[in-house]
Amino acid sequence: MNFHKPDFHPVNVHLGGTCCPDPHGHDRCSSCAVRPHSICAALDPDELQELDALAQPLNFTAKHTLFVEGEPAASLYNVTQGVVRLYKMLEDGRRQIVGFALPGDFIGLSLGESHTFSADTVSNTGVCRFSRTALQGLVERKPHLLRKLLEFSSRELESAQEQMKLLGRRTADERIAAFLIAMRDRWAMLNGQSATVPLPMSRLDIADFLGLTIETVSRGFTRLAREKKILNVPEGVRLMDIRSLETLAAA
Amino acid sequence: MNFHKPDFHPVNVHLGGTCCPDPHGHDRCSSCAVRPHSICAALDPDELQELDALAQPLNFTAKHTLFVEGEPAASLYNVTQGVVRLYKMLEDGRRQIVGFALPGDFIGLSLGESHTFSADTVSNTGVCRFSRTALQGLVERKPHLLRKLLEFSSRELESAQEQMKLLGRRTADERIAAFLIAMRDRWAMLNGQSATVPLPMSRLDIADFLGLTIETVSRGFTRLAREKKILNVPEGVRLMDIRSLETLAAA
DNA sequence: CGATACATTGATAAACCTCAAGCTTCGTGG
DNA sequence: CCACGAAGCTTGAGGTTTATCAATGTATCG
Repeated sequence: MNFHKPDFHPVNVHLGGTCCPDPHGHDRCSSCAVRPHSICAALDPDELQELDALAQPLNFTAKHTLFVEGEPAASLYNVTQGVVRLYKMLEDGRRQIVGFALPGDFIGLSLGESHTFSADTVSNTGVCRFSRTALQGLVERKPHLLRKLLEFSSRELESAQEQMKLLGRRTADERIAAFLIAMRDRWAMLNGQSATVPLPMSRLDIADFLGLTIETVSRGFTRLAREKKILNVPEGVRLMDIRSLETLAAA
Repeated sequence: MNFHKPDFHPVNVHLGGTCCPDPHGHDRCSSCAVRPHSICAALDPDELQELDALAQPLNFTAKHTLFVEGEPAASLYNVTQGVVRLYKMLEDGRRQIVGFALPGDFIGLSLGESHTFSADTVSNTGVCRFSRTALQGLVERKPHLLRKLLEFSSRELESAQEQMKLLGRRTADERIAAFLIAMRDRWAMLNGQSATVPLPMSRLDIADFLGLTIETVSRGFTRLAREKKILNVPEGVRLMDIRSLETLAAA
């Protein structure tokens, strides 16, 4: 029924990873590389320094669990580097990845009491950790931050609904094409336009994001490569026939 | 490829429906039946009167299009009665329903420039219409409303992610059971606990919500009825074996 | 009472999943 | 430096679920 060994889907264990506090001073936020893409872009300089005091920069190796669905949401995270997968499990081990958090993405902006999904790192990852209550305090004092949070939350909602369309109504090939195009666009926002799309996540991750099996994803990549629409490169994929990929992915 | 005649999925036409302004005075909001369940529960009496001035109560018959994906979002809606389906279309006519809005639900809380999905009434429906700009003005003056909007948006996001899990990883029978349980819970919030679940939407609507075909949904209902887990009643379904339905639907 | 929309049922086909084997890649240690 | 093993990826054969096509049934409304 489509799950590949429960122990591939860590739920309560911290698989790996270490966390080492960043050595820098009180001005880290203002020099943060992902600030323009993150929620922090909404802050003016003095607010940024307030946030700086709350931010705890951390680094994790791959496969480190940040938090698990159902846990009290003590901390929220802003990804500064690497990729984090966000997922929900069914009781029998089936997994649905609900999103990949890239640099600049904020995890847990609902400010809810407990986490509604699990999160762990896909690759080596840098994050800024915030205490939920401290952040709530800041938001209390600066209600205009809520405008920005709502904006981000709405964008997330819109992309979740896009994904519902993909999962409910698209074929396997369409899903893969749509995934590649979407990843290209997201990396383009961060690194600038490029036909080479980094794919740090495994085929299994992609499968669990697209509602497919690893074999179907693999066959899809193979077919796209055979048709010269993509080219497999070390850490990702190069989009060769963007036109036809976009047609496949088309809304 | 799973679509049932494009003309069953109106995109740009207003299929039916009329809108007749409500005759009442300036105090409609405070006596609104769905206020406790809606965004308006966050308002104190004077704010409520301010909102009252902005609210335009309307009634529509079934199959009336409120707005279409991509249109500028001139108006937002609070459902007071009936059911509205929210959906996205693929170019070739495939449709994915991303949600059903029930009384108390607010449609379009993202405050974005244009609609990211289409909306039309499933049954006779009452709504409160708000001008987006007017509402933005109110929110500007009362930033604490943003807290409530964010709360609602986060809840929507969580349920969208739940639906992603359903669409990506559940079998047809599990989807149907989960749908019935979820609808029971939503009606329970409004009308109180009951094993009889109103289903004003068609089988096709349910299919397009669950990522299935109408035939698969129909067979699912028939099987559940044969196994005495549900009983088909005029405008909906009666849940007979809630235990086993919940097991089927289980996370 | 007929027409129309909606729902059910059946037969068949296709897409995708499952199971199983082989292949790559990469890191480790002899 | 090469051999080995582990993890991840690909490929193949066959099975299951769900979609598709088609026909029939049922309710509603003029």
